[in-house]
Amino acid sequence: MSNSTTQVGESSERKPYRSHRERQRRRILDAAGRLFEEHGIEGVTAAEIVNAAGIRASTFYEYFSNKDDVVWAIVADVFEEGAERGKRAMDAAGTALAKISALLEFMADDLTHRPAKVRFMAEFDAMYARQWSPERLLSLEAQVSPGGFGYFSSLIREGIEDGSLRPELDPDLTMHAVINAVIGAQRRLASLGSRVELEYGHRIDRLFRETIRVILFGLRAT
Amino acid sequence: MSNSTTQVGESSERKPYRSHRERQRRRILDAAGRLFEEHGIEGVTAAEIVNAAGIRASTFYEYFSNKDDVVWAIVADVFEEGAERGKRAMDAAGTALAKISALLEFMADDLTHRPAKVRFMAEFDAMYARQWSPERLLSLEAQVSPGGFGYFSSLIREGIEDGSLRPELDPDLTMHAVINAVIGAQRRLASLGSRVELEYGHRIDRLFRETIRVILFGLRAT
DNA sequence: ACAAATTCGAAATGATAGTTCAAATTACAA
DNA sequence: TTGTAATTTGAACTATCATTTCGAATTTGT
Repeated sequence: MSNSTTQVGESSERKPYRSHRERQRRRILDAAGRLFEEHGIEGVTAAEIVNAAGIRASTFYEYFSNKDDVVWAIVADVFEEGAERGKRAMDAAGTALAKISALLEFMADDLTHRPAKVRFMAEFDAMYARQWSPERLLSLEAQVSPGGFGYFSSLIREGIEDGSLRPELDPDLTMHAVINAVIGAQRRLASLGSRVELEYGHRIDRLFRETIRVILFGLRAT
Repeated sequence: MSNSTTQVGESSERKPYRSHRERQRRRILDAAGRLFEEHGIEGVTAAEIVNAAGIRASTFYEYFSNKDDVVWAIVADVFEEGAERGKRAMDAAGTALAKISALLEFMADDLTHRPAKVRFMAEFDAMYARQWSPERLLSLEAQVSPGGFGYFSSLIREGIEDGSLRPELDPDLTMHAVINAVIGAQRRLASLGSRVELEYGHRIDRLFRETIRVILFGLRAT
């Protein structure tokens, strides 16, 4: 509630300037998204967003109540799009192990091809974590995956049954532990970027893929 | 260079108010550290640090050139202390696998007993990542572990030789991938805290220990 | 108790975020 | 094409915060 995300459904509502407003809104989000990716969330002022969007401050505040509001809206978009693409990647795979593998591979691709987006999410996690109300988190999550994370646990269960995964795994616990670790690794690599390459001596995607390899080894039945 | 960290060595320098200055410095760092842990780095103003330290703003700027300077100094302390304790934990263990296991266990303990510190480091990583010059990173790292991270790779090599680790592992790559993943997982759990517990349905230390378990499975020889 | 170092007080500067509202402009339906 | 409702603008305004300045007062080590 009190959210600023677009109302879907109700296509028959005919608020007069609806489509115009949505275009403007997107204009602002796109401009802000580009700036955030380049300079980091903290490195961008409201005035810069306003300029980049080609509007005046007073207009900006017609659409968003502040900078954070913009950040949240972008996060919702990124979430939604990520969930969608992730799901598609998993659908292509057959067995449970293959699905899990495909999901992790999808995350590796994201790190390779859209590091700035991943870095943005990392910054968001760290900075906004303490402002997340549980409701806000749940509403975001629900919006993204109606089944929740339960789907992932069932994957492990499935994998144990078909003999591709270690039988002693605790489906719920393991899947969540793995997802958290993989997201954590991915975002850390994205935010530290070249610093971590310097420190560790390997390209970040190489490091990430090795992480995946070790984890899959840890899940796979012997 | 241009660093604000304490000059060590040269114990014969007899700057008159040296010990007093160090006490004051520590006073400020302690006050700031407590505030950062409670409210997050962004949630603390310079004025609040000044008040908590019981001094005036003008005095504060005698010791630090700005808030970031304070943050960096605290990070250096946390690094140093963490490295020290981590080393001690590993020394107690015998085999390579046991050492690695002890290191990961040490990180789990940190997450359990000092989540606020870990959260602080997570926030730092995300916010200051793009301001890290490679020199600054290397100097911090050198200060912390003179051997660098090379020590960790040699651990894997050792484990392969004594047959406790998978022989096909690439020592350098694997160790760095694992360290990154574990730090990433630990910090993400610390920064999301109760949010992730709500989402995943498990306590964060439980999730973290499961992560470790899977990773160790992935490293261990069959 | 003296000189040097440190702290204080208090005011000033300069960014930045956010707000407000009357006037001008624009979009759309009839 | 036009009337009107919605939107945008301009410009001024408030508030918060970081940081600086410097002479006076205080504290420290010897």
